[in-house]
Amino acid sequence: PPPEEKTKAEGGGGRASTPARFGSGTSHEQRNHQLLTNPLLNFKQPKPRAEMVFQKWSSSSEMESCGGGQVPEMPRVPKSARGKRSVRKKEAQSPAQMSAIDLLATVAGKLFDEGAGSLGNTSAGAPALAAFAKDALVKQEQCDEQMKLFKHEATDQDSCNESAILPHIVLQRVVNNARNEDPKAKSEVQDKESSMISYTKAELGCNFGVIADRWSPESVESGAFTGDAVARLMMTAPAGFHKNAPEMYSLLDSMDVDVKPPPLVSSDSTGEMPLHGDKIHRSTSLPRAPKGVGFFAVDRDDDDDKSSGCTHPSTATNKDFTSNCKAEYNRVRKLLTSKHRKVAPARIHKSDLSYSDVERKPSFRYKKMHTRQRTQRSTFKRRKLFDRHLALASEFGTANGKGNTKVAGRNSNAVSLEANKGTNSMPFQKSCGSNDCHVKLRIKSFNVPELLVEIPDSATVGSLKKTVLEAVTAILGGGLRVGVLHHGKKVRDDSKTLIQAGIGQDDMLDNLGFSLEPNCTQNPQVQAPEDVSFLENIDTTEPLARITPADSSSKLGEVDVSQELALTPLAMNYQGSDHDSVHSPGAVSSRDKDSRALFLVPAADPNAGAVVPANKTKRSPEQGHRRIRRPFSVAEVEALVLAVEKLGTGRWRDVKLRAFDNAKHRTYVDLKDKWKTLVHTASISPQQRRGEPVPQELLDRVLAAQAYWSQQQAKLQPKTPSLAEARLLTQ
DNA sequence: CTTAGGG
DNA sequence: CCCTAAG
Repeated sequence: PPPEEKTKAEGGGGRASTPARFGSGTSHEQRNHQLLTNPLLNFKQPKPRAEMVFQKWSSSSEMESCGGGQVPEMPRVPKSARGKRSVRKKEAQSPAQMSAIDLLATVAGKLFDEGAGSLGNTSAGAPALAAFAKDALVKQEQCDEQMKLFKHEATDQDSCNESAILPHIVLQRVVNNARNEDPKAKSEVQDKESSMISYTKAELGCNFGVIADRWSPESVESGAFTGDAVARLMMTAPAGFHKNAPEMYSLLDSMDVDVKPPPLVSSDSTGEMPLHGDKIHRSTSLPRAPKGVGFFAVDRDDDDDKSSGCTHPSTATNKDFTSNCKAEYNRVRKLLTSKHRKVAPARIHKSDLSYSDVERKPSFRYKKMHTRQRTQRSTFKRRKLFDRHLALASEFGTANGKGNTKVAGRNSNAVSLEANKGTNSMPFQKSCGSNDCHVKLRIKSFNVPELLVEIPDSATVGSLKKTVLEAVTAILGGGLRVGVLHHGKKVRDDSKTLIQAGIGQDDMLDNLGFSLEPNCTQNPQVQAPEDVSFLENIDTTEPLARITPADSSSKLGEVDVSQELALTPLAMNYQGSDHDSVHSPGAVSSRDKDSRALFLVPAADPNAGAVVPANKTKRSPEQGHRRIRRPFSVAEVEALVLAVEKLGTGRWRDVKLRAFDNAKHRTYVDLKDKWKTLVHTASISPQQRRGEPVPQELLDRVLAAQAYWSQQQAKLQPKTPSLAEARLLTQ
């Protein structure tokens, strides 16, 4: 458990580069000394001393053996990684988040449907779309069903043809799903969809490479998720594939078709939720990261969607579909094209031209951030946006009482990937223009890793929504990553080309899959005990496990019903099984550099706001919506206290990294603020305190730490010697 | 981007 | 939590 060292190093030369940290002897030493002498550490913490020593030791050893020297530290990214890590996060997370949103939308939609709809329990396997759409997701079975669906989806070749990439847009109709099943249907669909398809082709063009590039093995492996578990999932998927293809569609369609589209989902089509946009801002790729290069900001322009959308009427049921499909296409296109951009920024795809202006600005912004390598900013911003969206979403809702419904949604994480082969219904298309062969892929939807929601029947729909939102948000907070599975195996080598990986071959569709993985950066098992403040995982585990929206809901005035939401991020499930990823050298390293390739960000595009008249939403999409309130849990407080005891009160970023690295929704500013409130709380009478009571013990520690570090700070600060200080004081 | 504080 | 000035 080398926390200190690490942090210190980070603080010191960390920013610059790895080497620097070792070099900076002075501050380093000082730090250690400080630590050693830190009473708080010594007294309150059992091992502080040892730890510190160890740290020192480790640092030296580290120099000697850069490799596995300090096993304990391994879990954490090397100090040097700071920059790296940030980069990684930016890259990786973004995509993840995007999916997360989508997922959220999807899940929410499902939940809503369920909630609003009948609790019907149509068989999971029911092929009928309509049927599925309505009942599909009710009850605990939901999880299982989803799993099934996803599995199928993942493996479904046929379905792939038409798939949409994002969940929210799940709406896309499956054009070819029928292909194998019903010739008529197929043809019919095709006709309807043909225009769309063509559009797709044109727009998407051939750029699969980009995606592949970003979705590297690392992402798969690095995540807690990665691992065999995923692979297994994927593998299993194929089995039912053909048979169940319809299910997928039904699922998808349900959203579209549903008269009352789930708010979240509908938002897409309606434009209430600007999450997905027609416009995607693509930032230029990172300087050197082939993998995580793509950042996307998506602006959704409802107007655009409507007007531009897919030309063909599609089915009567689909208004949404049209708009959605467009959005999807655009998105895809963007993603795909991003590669080009990366290679040759100057070059702009025909399709991209329209967006060029919009896109570019954002790009710069992101670029800058990337350069910085600090993860937080972008994350936060994104998060903010997401939250906002979520919040909006949560607003819909009518009161509904149902029996105590327990909804468990789970998805295997597997994402179906679809490729289009030209107009044919071929899922996979490989178009070799001149030099490059491009593969067109379409991801129908991403499912939410796992979502467990428990809510009293007395709760209102609004509360349900809120709950779901919270749950999803929690997941989002952890971040998501995308993994690529080929033939049921995780593709770990990001550097491999699609061709090398065998992706893009004829079999591709069958065997290509994407998975969403909770972004559990830190693997507890690997982490050093010290460093493993539970908080690191807290976000993914604990919070998810139990979220009590009461607070937020009450604030919003939605419902005060006691709601409990239980989320179990896949991470938890997979962490255990996914050892290999963790242990494998590649995996370890990958963790830092893991690429989360795709990442869509609801762009904070001014235009978006104006252009995107949230149809239904009363409120105009103001840019910055207040983030949802997430009261600190006792566990979080404890982690915070622990971290502050060690790091002091002036290094919030380090505190963040140390104890809340996995809690994407906790910024260092949040932590600082929380500390502030904690100090205040500790100084007031228990009767005056509100919210979840914080153990007095913790509060005491807060005061102690505060006092200690204040003093420490005072010591260091005084440029003006004690004399001056004294003078000031006296005066 | 981080810190530090006020709101 | 938000917003911002400073660094």
